[in-house]
Amino acid sequence: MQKLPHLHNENTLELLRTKPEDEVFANVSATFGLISDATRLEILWLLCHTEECVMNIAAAVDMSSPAVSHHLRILKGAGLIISRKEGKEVYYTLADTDEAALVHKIVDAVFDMNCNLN
Amino acid sequence: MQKLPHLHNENTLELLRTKPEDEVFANVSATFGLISDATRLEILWLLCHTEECVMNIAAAVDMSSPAVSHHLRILKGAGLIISRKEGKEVYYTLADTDEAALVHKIVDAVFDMNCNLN
DNA sequence: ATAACAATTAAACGATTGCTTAATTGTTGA
DNA sequence: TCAACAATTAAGCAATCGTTTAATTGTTAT
Repeated sequence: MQKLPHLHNENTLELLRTKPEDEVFANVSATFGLISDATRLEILWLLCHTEECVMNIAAAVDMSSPAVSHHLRILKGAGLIISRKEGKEVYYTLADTDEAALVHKIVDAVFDMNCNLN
Repeated sequence: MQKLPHLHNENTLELLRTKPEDEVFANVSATFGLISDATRLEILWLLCHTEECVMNIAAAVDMSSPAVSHHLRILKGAGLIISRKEGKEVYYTLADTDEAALVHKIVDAVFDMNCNLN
């Protein structure tokens, strides 16, 4: 990307030189994709505040355990949550990482904006 | 949601009483959905920093104008960007609202975390 | 051993999403 | 008036996504 069809804004040309790589946009959008589904967001919200087993998570979000398992897999694959096995159960909670903390903060901020007590 | 299959965590029951309505999760996840697509995120990133016409945006993100028009429609529908018509061209830029400012801030934060100068 | 239960995996599906091509609207300048 | 151009809209399509049902793995208690 070097040539623009029109040139009404000097600012834009300079800006394009600082534009991040496509890969960065892909990574960042993938992070937002993790919380772009209402069910997954609800699960993550829960795990930001407690540690729970799959059955309880499923009951809390009113969804089947395979469905919940699927979402947990995605969140875990992204490193946002961790799991711990104890007996028959697997307990999930938010990962203790900078990325997870940032996502938590971001989620809270948007909940706040949607003006709910939170 | 009142009954949990198991009860290993007192915390959870109390937490569930403070859980936001389903509608809130839907709204918040929809906001993240806006920036969960790499192309749309790239367009929004541009419009956070400049004002441009459709053709220039299309050139900058290397995509057809119908495709860009489609994304602009979604972002505008959500109130994140505004448009201004001048002659044959329509110029888009970030909306001057609290919500748009928050999204901008959030996007910047995640770009930072992906450790790119930004 | 086996029965009960928690969790995951797999296959199938319906719905949504993002892009393409083609047609349409609206504006400017010849 | 007409030709060129910017933008939007519409229809169609492939790919992705989220859920369901069914089967499977693994653990505990009888």
